[in-house]
Order: sequence, then C-alpha cells, then structure tokens
Amino acid sequence: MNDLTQDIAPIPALTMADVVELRLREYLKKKSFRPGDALPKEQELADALGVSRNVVREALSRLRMLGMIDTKKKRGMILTQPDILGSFERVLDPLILSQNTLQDIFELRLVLEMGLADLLYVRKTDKDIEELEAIVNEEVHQIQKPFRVEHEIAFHGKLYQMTGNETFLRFQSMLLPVFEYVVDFEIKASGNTKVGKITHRDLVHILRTGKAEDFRQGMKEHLSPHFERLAKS
Amino acid sequence: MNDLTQDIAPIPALTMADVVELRLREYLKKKSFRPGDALPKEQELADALGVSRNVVREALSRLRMLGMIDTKKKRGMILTQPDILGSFERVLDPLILSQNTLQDIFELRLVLEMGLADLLYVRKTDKDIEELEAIVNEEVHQIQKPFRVEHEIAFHGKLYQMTGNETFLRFQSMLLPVFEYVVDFEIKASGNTKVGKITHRDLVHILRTGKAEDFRQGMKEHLSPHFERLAKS
DNA sequence: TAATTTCTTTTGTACTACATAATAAAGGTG
DNA sequence: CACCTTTATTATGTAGTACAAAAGAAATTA
Repeated sequence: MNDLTQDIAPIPALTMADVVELRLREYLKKKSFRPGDALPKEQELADALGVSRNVVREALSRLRMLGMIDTKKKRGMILTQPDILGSFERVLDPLILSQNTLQDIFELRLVLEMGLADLLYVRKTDKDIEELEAIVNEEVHQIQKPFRVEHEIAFHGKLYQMTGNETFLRFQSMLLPVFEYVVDFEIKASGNTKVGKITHRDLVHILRTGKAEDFRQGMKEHLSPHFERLAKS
Repeated sequence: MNDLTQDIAPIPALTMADVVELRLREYLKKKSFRPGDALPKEQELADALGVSRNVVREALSRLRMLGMIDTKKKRGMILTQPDILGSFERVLDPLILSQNTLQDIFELRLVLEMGLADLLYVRKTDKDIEELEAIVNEEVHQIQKPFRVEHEIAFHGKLYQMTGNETFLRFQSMLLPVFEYVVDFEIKASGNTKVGKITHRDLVHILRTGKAEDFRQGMKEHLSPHFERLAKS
C-alpha cells in the first residue's frame, strides 16, 4: 500500500470557480430559491462576488450540467429540478473506475436485486407479468454473449419498471452494464461460467404464484454464482 | 396535467460548452485515456476544436467538478478517478427535488435496507457486532427528534459500513437525510407516528444468533410503518 | 556535484468586444 | 381601439487579449 493519496488527503487548492460554485449553492439555499425562480444576471453575480464574469460562468456551467439551472438569452437563468442521475451517468465508465469501485457497484446491484421483492409485490400488475413473460419467451434460444446481456437488461429492467419507480429503473439500467463488465472480467480470470439454477422463467412463475419471500429466495438462487464470488472482506 | 414540459421534450439547444464537453468525453474514450494520463493543454484543445479557450475551460470545469480531471499549473491536466457519488451529493437536496423524485429515493432506501442482509452476513465480524451494540446502548433513552435521526444514521450507517463497501456506505449516508425528510413530511400530513415492533436492539440480537433471512424479516418488521406508506401505484 | 537562482510554460483570472436570441417597446394599419 | 409589424433593448454566448502565479526546467554558482 504505497499509495499515499489514499491516506493523506490532498490539499484543497480551491479555484475561484470552486468557491463561486459553493457560494452560489449557499446563496440559493439561504434565499430558499425554488425551481422556476429567476437568478440574478451573470454580471451582477460577478460584481457581487468580486470576480470576473468568466469565473461565474465556469461555476454556472457546472450547475447547468447538473441540471440545476436553465438559461435563456435575455430572459436570464432560472432554477430547475436537477437530474439526480445525469451526472452519475457521466462518470459511470468501467474503464476509468478503480477495481474497488467496480466491485462496490457490483455489490450494490446485487443488494438492489435482493431488496426488490417487497416493492415489486406492492406494485406489480397482471399486465406487467404478461409483458415479463413475453420478454422471457423472446430469449429462449439465445445463448450467445451479446444477446444474453441484452435479455438480461430487458428482463431485469422490466422488473424495475414494474416498481413504478423511474429513478430506480434508470439507476439499475446504469449499474447493469458495469455489473456485466465486472462479471465478464472475473469470468475471464477464473473461467467459471456457471449460472444459477433458477431461470428468468422460474422467476416469472414465482411472481405469478408465490409470495414476495419466495421471489427473493428465487432471486438469490438466480444470482447465486455472483454471490459465490463475494470475497470474505 | 397542463405541464407541457412533461410531455414534450425541450429542444436541446446545445451550447459550445456542451458540445466541447461531449467531444472531450469521446476523445478520452477513443484514445483510451487512463487515470494518470496527461491531457493536451487548454489552448491546444481550443485550437483543435476551433473554439475559444473560454469555452474549453467551461467544459473542463465540469469535468473537474466530477473529479474526472485534475489540473496543476504548468504540469497540465491529468485524468483522475472520478468521484462517482460527489456529483450525486451536490444535487440531493430535498428542497429542490420534486415530490416524485423524493418518493423514489424514499423507496430506493427501503429496497437497499431489504437487500442488505446477504452482503452483511458475508462480511460481518464479531467486532462489528460489538460496535453496533455500543451504538444501540447509546441511544437507549433518547427519543426526541434530532437525537433519533442521529441514532438512525449511526445505527444504519454502521450496518452499511459492516458490508465493507465504501460506495454503499456513502450512498446510504446521502439517502438517509432525504428519507427522513420524506418521513417527516408524511408524518406531519397524516399524524401517523408509529414505529416498527422490531427495534435496533432486536436487530443486533438477530445478527448475533439468526440467519440472513431472519435478519431480513426483522428489518422488514422494523421498517413496516414505512412499507405501509407505499402507495399502490 | 549540489544548492540556488533564473527562465519558461501552463493554468487561473480579468477585461473588452461583439454576435445572437428573446423579449419589450414603439409604431403603423385596419 | 385592437392587432400586427418593426425596431430597440438586454442578457447570454463566444472570442480574444493580457497578465499574474505556480511549478518545473534550465542555467548558474559555490
């Protein structure tokens, strides 16, 4: 463990843009700005903060990326509902994330799948189950790699959609590719390619006839190869 | 439903900074940049893209906020491991999120709690349980509001910490305040303040003597007032 | 050779200028 | 008087220049 940056926090070295971003956040919070409210114009902010408009724009550019503000020429800027997952999505690239983080995300997705049952059973409808069944019937003969992943996404994605929770659905659709990346990586390393005894079809059957607890046990079995990969620390 | 913006997507209206941000992402991906690699200097990027350095800086400012790049004077910019939750944190303010999103996050946290058991049982140690017990003993006589939340965070936070998953721990510590906000809001509306029959202390006991499945059932019971709040759609 | 001083380079910040789009105001026409 | 058209007006978007500051690199000296 010779990576000092892990133990010693780097010096902040805030730039003006960093500070302005913070100050703007404070300002919005203190003044209880709500979505739809208009912000002061750039030059006014720059004057008030004693910095150049340039710096203000860099900070605003960040908030704009987060979906916190929306700007129109002349009309000025207004506060908006941020897209809470948008920025997350920007950063979720397996190639630039550390092995540790990838593992964390892998586990996070396992936890989500295991916790899904209760919410699912509150919201599921017969129509949902039929659609899910249709998805399962589509995948029947496809075993090759790219197709398998596609069906994995379709099936599990539908499960999340059934919860009626949009954030949840998007979140999982972002996590799953990372999950698959980790699985692929480990399969290549270990050669272990076994799959769970419970198939997607079995899960649908449980959804029809069983209880939430049965579904969770089925999911656990379905994901068992992944659980076996979990290291003891 | 007279809010047109819900149905009709707004015109993108990309600014140069938006485009440059995208192009930089593509560039980094295409060239397989890895953490530690040095980026071209700002002026070179500006020339290559045919825009002013100003615009490039706005885009870089965004990437810097996401923790994707780190810049030092003279030495230039290098790619870094992004902080995948940092930007999430910036946006997770109950006051600016829609009721729908708040509800989604509320549910997300419930799902996480319910899915926690398996991972927890793989990783938990006796020392962890002792520490958890200490936390429970601390909270024994405190029932007032601010203390309750504090203990809620301490207890559940410890559970997540026991999974050894740093991302997970941070994630929950960000979700929990939003969760509490939603709960508060609903309590004020309905007056319903009942709590689950299973206490933190009971959960620790289960953790000592029971199996993962027992713990999950205990958690379900512990969270039952919240599950009852879930609307059927 | 090693320590110190002096370039040199690249980011950080400021300022100016102007294009552009969207609104507001003014003016004309039925 | 109301309605349409045209003309300012104004705030953001973009470009470009200039210079301060920090951090290496190079040169100089002991």
